Amino acid sequence: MAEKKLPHNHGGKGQHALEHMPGIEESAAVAEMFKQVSDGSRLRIFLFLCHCEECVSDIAAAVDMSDPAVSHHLKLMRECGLITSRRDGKEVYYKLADNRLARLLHHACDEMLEITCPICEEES
Amino acid sequence: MAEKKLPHNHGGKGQHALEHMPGIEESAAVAEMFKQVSDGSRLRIFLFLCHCEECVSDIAAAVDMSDPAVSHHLKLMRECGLITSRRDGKEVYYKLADNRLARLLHHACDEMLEITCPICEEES
DNA sequence: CAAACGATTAAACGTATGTTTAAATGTTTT
DNA sequence: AAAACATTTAAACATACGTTTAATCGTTTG
Repeated sequence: MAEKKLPHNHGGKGQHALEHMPGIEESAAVAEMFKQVSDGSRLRIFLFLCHCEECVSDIAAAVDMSDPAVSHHLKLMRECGLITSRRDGKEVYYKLADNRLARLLHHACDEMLEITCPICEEES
Repeated sequence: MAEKKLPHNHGGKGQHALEHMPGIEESAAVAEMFKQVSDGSRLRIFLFLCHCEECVSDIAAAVDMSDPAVSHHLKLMRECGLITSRRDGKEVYYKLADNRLARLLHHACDEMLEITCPICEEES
């Protein structure tokens, strides 16, 4: 494997870091997951579903959005394995998927909510 | 505070979950942070800077992008406190910021990279 | 089997985003 | 001070994204 070399050579860890970089597809896959919670509306839907299983109407009411908009976001999150759906009569119920990915993202969101909270604005 | 009520009442945890939902601005702030790593290119820059302090030319070479494109992404990440910059002569060096936010995101990326790795595709 | 209800789809729209190219800024060297 | 180098900015462009509206699809109820 022909490894790339950095144009400038300061004595730092750059070259070493370069050799341990994840591939482009790998990075894109991770970025795709973060993209799911990179929109305020979708994040709120996700957080809501972290703590209950609910039908589309109730989700829409909870986050104060139109049913089609919510349905659209639910589809995206379901397609990438973050949530699951189940039909019961007329209603379709959504909830967090039972896998590492969903749990990790849930945990990351919770921690991020603590940090970005305006009250605890002192860094570090 | 006039709390909202869900239109449908199944016996679940929906109402309780609703009452513990983060506010819209709070969610937007968190989403904004995730947005930083929701693009493949920017994620690779971020991951590179997690392990070294480097100048723009080297970062651009490492992630195989043009200098202006990299500069643009660096600006976004610096503006939200994820990375810091320091000028030394002609070069400007960037590295991960020393705060909880950056550390949390770094950690989340590392875990996500493990999970989304094609080799460990068995869920849960 | 028709009406009512819940959810999804499709098309359209405005806005935001990432990248490119070219020009400009700042810093050092000769 | 001019030339060379490193980075940033600006304008332009194509693409992607989130939302709305209206129409459609499934399921249940009268």
